[in-house]
Amino acid sequence: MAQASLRNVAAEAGLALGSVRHYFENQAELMEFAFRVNSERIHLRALDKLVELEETELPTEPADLLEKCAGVLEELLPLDAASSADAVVHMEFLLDARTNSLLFDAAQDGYRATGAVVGRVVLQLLENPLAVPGLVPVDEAERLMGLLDGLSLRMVLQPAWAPPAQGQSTLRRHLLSLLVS
Amino acid sequence: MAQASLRNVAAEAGLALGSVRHYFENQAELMEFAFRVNSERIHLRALDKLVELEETELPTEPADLLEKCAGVLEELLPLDAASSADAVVHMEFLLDARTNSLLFDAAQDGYRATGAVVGRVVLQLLENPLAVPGLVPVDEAERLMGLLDGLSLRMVLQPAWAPPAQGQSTLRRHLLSLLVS
DNA sequence: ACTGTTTTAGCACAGATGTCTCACATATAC
DNA sequence: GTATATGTGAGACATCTGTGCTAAAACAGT
Repeated sequence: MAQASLRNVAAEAGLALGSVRHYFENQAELMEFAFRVNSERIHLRALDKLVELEETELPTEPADLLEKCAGVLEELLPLDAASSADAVVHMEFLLDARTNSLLFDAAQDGYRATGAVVGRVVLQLLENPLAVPGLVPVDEAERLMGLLDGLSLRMVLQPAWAPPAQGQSTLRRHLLSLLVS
Repeated sequence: MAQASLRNVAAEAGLALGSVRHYFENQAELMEFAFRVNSERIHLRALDKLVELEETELPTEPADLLEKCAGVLEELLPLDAASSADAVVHMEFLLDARTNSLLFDAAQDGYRATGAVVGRVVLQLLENPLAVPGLVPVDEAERLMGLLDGLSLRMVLQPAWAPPAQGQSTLRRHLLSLLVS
């Protein structure tokens, strides 16, 4: 991200510096735009799978229900090269958003988006008769979001220690712990 | 971190540019040093509490055991202003370490350090007769590390949505799920 | 008191970056 | 066909960055 100067962006796009500046008044505007595009791409992947899940009848078999939910949440993990690249960029933007008010608003939208996805999956899961009784949806959503964020972070920062398969199985094991065996 | 230029560092320290350069050959060296100091400070907080836990007899009461373990792991969360600042810096360094070989080695040491702390707490917990039978220590350590990383990230990036108290209670709720009620 | 080392300070250079301004080309509309 | 947006390109400027080099100052041991 430190290399994402106006000149480098222009060169990478095969444009002149002035051309890029024609579309984006500031570098800040360019950055905010890139942030939003990146965030959207990440969340749309999960959202697409989520509507699939909510449209169809939920399976009664625990293993199938779990697989269905894991399939949605998995989309939030950096499993392949493309989503991994998106995840790295997303992290850098989120850190910048802490001190950049333009990015800050974009980050808030992103938080709401993932919160909605995870929250809806948790509801689907906990409203099911197979769920462990007594679990509080809000609390479990918070725990699950924490786990997902952490797994993403680990998979991005230390892919050697946290390969995709391990992330997937950890996610599934966690979801399994929310269901009665 | 983008503001951590040699000149800014020197000014903040009340020194001249040449003085800083006398102690650090490169800026890379300065950065690596700062990274290691910061990492160490984070891990030492948890390690100190861990040796306390391992020295004393473990409580037989579930609530006390949980509190003891949570007390250690809590140290890895950004609960106060000081640890929060450390956590932000740590995150920025970790992202840089992805593409900076000097920082990369330092990051590996850090991963090992937290892995050891979390792993030892998980062992203390799962070897206890109060633990849910059938849990695999390595898997639970991985899940717990993911959760801790994610909670830290959320608490740092969106303190308004993830206040310290919520992080603490989420952590305790997770540990509670590893014990038989 | 002298000497050699450590520490501090300052200057200068090349490179990169954001931003500004102006000139040129190319569509678009009347 | 001409006038008007719209897009493209290039040069210049001030600023900040890391780094190399030099000299003054502070200090230590003898």
